[in-house]
Amino acid sequence: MTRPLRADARRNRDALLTAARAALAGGEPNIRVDEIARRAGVAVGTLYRHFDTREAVIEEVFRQDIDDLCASAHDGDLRGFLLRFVSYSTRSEGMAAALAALATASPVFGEARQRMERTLDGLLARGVAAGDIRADVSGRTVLQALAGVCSPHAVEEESLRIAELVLAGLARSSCRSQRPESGPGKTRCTSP
Amino acid sequence: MTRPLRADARRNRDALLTAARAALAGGEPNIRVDEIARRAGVAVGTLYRHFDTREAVIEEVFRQDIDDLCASAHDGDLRGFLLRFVSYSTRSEGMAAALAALATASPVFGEARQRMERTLDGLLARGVAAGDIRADVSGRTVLQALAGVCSPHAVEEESLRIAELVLAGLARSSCRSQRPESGPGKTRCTSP
Amino acid sequence: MTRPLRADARRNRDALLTAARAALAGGEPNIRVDEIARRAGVAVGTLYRHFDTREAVIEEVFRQDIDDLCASAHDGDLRGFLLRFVSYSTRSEGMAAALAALATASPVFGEARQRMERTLDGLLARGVAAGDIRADVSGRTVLQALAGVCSPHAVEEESLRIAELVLAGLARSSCRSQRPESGPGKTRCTSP
Amino acid sequence: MTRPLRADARRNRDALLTAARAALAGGEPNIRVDEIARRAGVAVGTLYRHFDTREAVIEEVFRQDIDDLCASAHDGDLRGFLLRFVSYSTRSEGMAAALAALATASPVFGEARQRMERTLDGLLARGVAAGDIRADVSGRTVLQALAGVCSPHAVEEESLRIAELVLAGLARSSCRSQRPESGPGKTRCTSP
DNA sequence: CATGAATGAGGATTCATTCAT
DNA sequence: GATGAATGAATCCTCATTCAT
Repeated sequence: MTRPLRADARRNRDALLTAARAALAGGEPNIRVDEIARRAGVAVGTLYRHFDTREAVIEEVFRQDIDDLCASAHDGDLRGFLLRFVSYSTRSEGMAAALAALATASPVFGEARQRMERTLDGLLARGVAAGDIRADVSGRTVLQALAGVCSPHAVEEESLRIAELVLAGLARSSCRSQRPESGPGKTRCTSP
Repeated sequence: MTRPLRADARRNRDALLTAARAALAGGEPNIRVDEIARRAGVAVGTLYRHFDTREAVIEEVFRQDIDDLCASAHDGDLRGFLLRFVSYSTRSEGMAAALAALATASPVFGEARQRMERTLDGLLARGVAAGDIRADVSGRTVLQALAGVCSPHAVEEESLRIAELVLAGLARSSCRSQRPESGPGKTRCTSP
Repeated sequence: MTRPLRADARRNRDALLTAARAALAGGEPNIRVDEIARRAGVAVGTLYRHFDTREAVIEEVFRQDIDDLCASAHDGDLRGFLLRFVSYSTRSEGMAAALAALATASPVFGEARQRMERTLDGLLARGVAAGDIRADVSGRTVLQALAGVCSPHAVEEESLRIAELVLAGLARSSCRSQRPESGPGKTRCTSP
Repeated sequence: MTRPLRADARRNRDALLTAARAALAGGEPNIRVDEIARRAGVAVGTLYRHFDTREAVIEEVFRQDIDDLCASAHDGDLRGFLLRFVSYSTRSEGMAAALAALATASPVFGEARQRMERTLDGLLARGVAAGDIRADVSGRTVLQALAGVCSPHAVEEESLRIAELVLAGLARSSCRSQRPESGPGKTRCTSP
C-alpha cells in the first residue's frame, strides 16, 4: 500500500519530472541525472529516492504525456488525435531520441504503446462504423506508421503531411486501390 | 587525388565495415570500437587508420547500404523499392538505433537522406506519369512516413503493413477521399 | 559562495594533492590519474570530482607550493628566499618536468609567476634600500635566471652555486663592473 | 665501419633533421614522428631507418646545434658566446620543452652538456687569465645558470638581461661582494 | 527524507614502433 | 632503401548508481 506522498516529496517528484520533460523537449535526450536533479533544485539522491533509475524518470515523463494525449481522444476525432500527436512529437524533439536510446524494451514502451494502440483502435472503430475508415488497419499499424513524426529534427509542417498521408491511406475509398497490380489479396477490405 | 588502397588495406577496411554492419544489423548498436576491430581480425589502430572516428565507421556502413538500395531503384518499381526498404530496415534493426544515437546532424544523414529523397521523387514521378500516383506528395514526405519501419524492434510483418498503408495513401484514387469531412483542401490532386 | 568542504571530502582532496605532490617530487612527472587516486586511497571519480582535469591537480600542487614559498618571504631575507627556492626545486625534481609538459600557458603559470615576481620585487626593493642590491634588476629577471635550478635532474649543490652566482650579480658593487669592456651602458645603476 | 651514406639517403636524413629542427624551433615540441616524416617528404619507415627512435632524432638536432654553437667559441669571446646561446635558445623555443620532455637522462644530454661545459670552461679560463673573471665558477655552473633562457616562451630581451646578470656575477670584482653578510666562505676568490 | 561525495566499470582515441610489400 | 599499413599498450575522462552523513 503506497501512502500518498508528503507534500514536499510530491513537490520534488514533480519538479524532477518537469525538469526532465523540459530537457527532453528541449533537445537534450542525453541529459545526465545530476543535471536533471540540479535543475529541479534537488540532489541526485532525491532523484533516486523517487525513481529506480534514469530510465524510470524518462519513462514516467513519457507515460504522463501519453496519458494526457490518450485522454484527449474522448471526442472521437481521429484526425484531431493524430494532429495532436504530431504536435506533441514535434515539440518533444528530444523525446524520440531519448526513447530510441532507451532501446532495450523497457516496459513503458509496452504500456504506453498499448494505451496508444487501444486509443487508436477505438478511434478507428468509430470511423469504420461511420463508413469513413477502412476496416483492415489496426491501431498498432497506424501507431507504427506515425513513428516517423517522432524522429528527432522532424519539422512540424512535414509531420502534418505525413499524418495526412496516413489518413488518406486509412480512408475507406483507398481500400480498393490498395494493390493495383495484384489480384485481391488476403487482406480483405471491410468484408460485409 | 587519393591513390587506390593497397590490396591488404582494402581487405581490412572491408572487413571492418562488414563486422560493423553485422553488429549493427544484429542488434548491437552500441558495439565498441575494439570489438568491431577484433571481429574484423585487426587492431583498433587499423580501424582508426581507416576511419576518423567511431561515428565515421557507422556512417560509412549506412552510406553503402543506402547506395545499394537506391541503385536498386532503376527498375522504376515504387512498391518493390518500398518493400526492399522495409526489408533492409527490418534486417538492420540495430542500424536505426545507431543512427538515432549519432543524433547530432552528421553529414551522412543529409547525404543519404537526399539520395533517398531523390530516388523516391523519381519513382513517384514515374507513378504520377502512369496515372497511378497522386502528384501532391514528395519523396521527402514518403521517406519520413517510412521512418516508422526503421525503429528498432520493428517486426517485418508489421512494417509491411505500414508500407502498404503509405502506398494506399499515395494512390491517385485516394486523393479525392483525402479529407472526407472537409471540403476540397488547398492541396490539389493532379490538377489536369 | 562556495561552502566549505565536508570533512571527509576535504580529507580526500588533501590526500589527492599529497599523493600527487609526492609523485611529482619523486620523479614521476607522468603519473597517471588512476595511480594518483589509488595512492590517495580513492577512486578516479573522486579525483575528478575535485579537479576538472589531470592538469588541474598538478597546477594546484604547484600553486600551493608557490604560495607556501612566497609566504616565507615575509622575513625580507633575499638570500634565504633564494636558497629555499633552490631547495624546493631540488626536492621536486619531477615538478619541473611536469610543469614543462603542461607547456601551453596554463593560467597557473601566470598566477604563480606573478606571485613569485612580486615577492622577489619586494625582497629586491628592500635590498636596494639597504644599499646592498643594485636597482636595475627586476624580480622577473631574477626568477627567470633561477629557472635553471628547476630543471629536472638538477643537483642541489650545483643549484646552490647558481643561486650564489645570481646573488653575486645582484650585489650593488657588481653594477659598476657589469660591462667591463664597454663604456657606461644605458642600464644605469642606482641613479641617485 | 660506417660507409658514407648514398646521396639520396643522405638527402633524406638531412630533410628529416631539417623538418624536425623547424618543428622544434617553431614551438611544436611534441610533434609526432609521422608528421616529421611527412614534412620531410618521406615515410615513417625511412625515419626509422636513419634513427633508432623518436628521441634519437631530437637528440641529433640538438647535438648539431650545440656543435655549431661551440665551434663559434673559438674567438674566445665569453660575452659573445653567451649572447649567441641566448639567441639560439630564444629561436628554438620548442627545443627546451622537447629536451625537458625527453627527461630520462638520454646520453645526448651528457655529451652535449660536456661539450658546452668544456667550451665554457675554456672561455672562463681565458677571462680569468685576463683578470676579468673570477676563478671560482665552473662552466657547469654557468651552463646551469643559463638554463633559464631555455625555458619555453622565454623572451629574448629578458633572456639577454639574464645573461648580463650572470656575466655580472662572473666579473672578478663581484667576487668580494659575494657574501656581504657572512665572513669569508670556503669558496675563495682567485686565491693567489 | 534529503544531501552530495564516492565509486569504478566503461570506452574512445593516440602514437611510437614494427614489418610485410 | 623506401613505403605506409598494422599494431596495441597507454590513458584520460564520463556518468549512472550507491551510501555515509
